[in-house]
Amino acid sequence: MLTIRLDSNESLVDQIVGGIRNAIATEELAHEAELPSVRQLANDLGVHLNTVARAYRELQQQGLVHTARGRGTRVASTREAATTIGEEAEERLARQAQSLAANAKLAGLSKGTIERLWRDACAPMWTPTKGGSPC
Amino acid sequence: MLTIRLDSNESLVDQIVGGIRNAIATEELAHEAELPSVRQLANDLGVHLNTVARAYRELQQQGLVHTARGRGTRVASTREAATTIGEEAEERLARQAQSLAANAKLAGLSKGTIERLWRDACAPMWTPTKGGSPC
DNA sequence: GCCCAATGTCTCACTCTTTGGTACATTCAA
DNA sequence: TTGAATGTACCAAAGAGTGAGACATTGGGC
Repeated sequence: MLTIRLDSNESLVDQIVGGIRNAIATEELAHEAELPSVRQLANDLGVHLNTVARAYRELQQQGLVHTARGRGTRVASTREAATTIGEEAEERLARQAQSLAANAKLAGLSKGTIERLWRDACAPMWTPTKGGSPC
Repeated sequence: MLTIRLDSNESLVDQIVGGIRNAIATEELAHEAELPSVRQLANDLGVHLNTVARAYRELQQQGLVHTARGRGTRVASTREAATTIGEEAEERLARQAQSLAANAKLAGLSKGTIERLWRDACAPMWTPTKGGSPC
C-alpha cells in the first residue's frame, strides 16, 4: 500500500505523510480506520519506529488522524480534517500545479499522456457519488 | 519574476531551480536567453551567490541551461533539454499529480476551484500555436 | 598585448535537519 | 495486578543546506 524510496530527495517522514494523506483523500483509508502501529509500519517499510511516529504526529497536527499512547492511531472524521484549511493554501497548490505542468512539459510527455496522468490522479478523489468530478 | 520563501520546507536551491524550470517551460525565458549572473540573482533574492550557483549547476545537469566560467549562463535549446527524459520520470510525475489532487481535496477546495487551478497552471505551457492543449 | 572587471567554481566551516538507538509512559486485556 | 501492546522523549551520529572567502576563466577597454 505504501512504498518508500531511500534515494528520494523527499525525507522519509514526508514520504510517509504524503502516502497516508493520499490514502485518506481517496478514502482507501476510511474514517476511524485504524492505522498500523508505529512499530508495525516501521518494520514493513524498513525504517525506524521514530520515523513513523513523527509522520503520525504531523498527520495529527494536520487534523487527519488522532493518536493516543497505548491505544493506537485512527483516521479522523472528515469534519476535523476540514477545519485545517490554510489561507495561503491555494497559493501553495497553484505553485505545485505549475511545477507539475512544467515537469511534464520538460519531460517531453505528449499531451495525451499528461491529460491521462492528471485524470488518473484526480478521479479517485472525487468518486462519482457526488456527481461531476473536476477531472 | 522569481520569489523565494525562507520558511518553505523546500530548500532555497530547489525553489530557484523550480522557478527557473517554470519560466523555461512557459517560454517566459526563451532559448538562448541570458540568465542573470549568480551574484546579480543572489543579490535580488537575498541569498548567497553559492546558492544560485548550485541551482544553475543543477539546471545544467538537467540540460536546461549551459553555463561557462567568465561568460555567464544561457537557456539551452529545446533539443538539448529534450534529451534528458528519465525513464521512471512518468512514475514520479504520477506521484506528484496524486499529491496535488490529494492536497486539493483535503484542503476542501471546491471542484470548480481545482479545475481552474489546474487549467491555469497547465495552459501557459502549451500555447495555442500547437492546436489543442491537454488542459 | 595587458590589465581589469565580470563571470562561474572550488574548498572550508557552521548550522540545522533527519534518522536511528534506547529508555520511558500509557492503555487495555487477561 | 501483570504483561504485552501502544505512542513518546531524549540523546547521539550522520547528512544536507547555506554562507564566507579565495580562485580560475573570459572578454573588453586601454
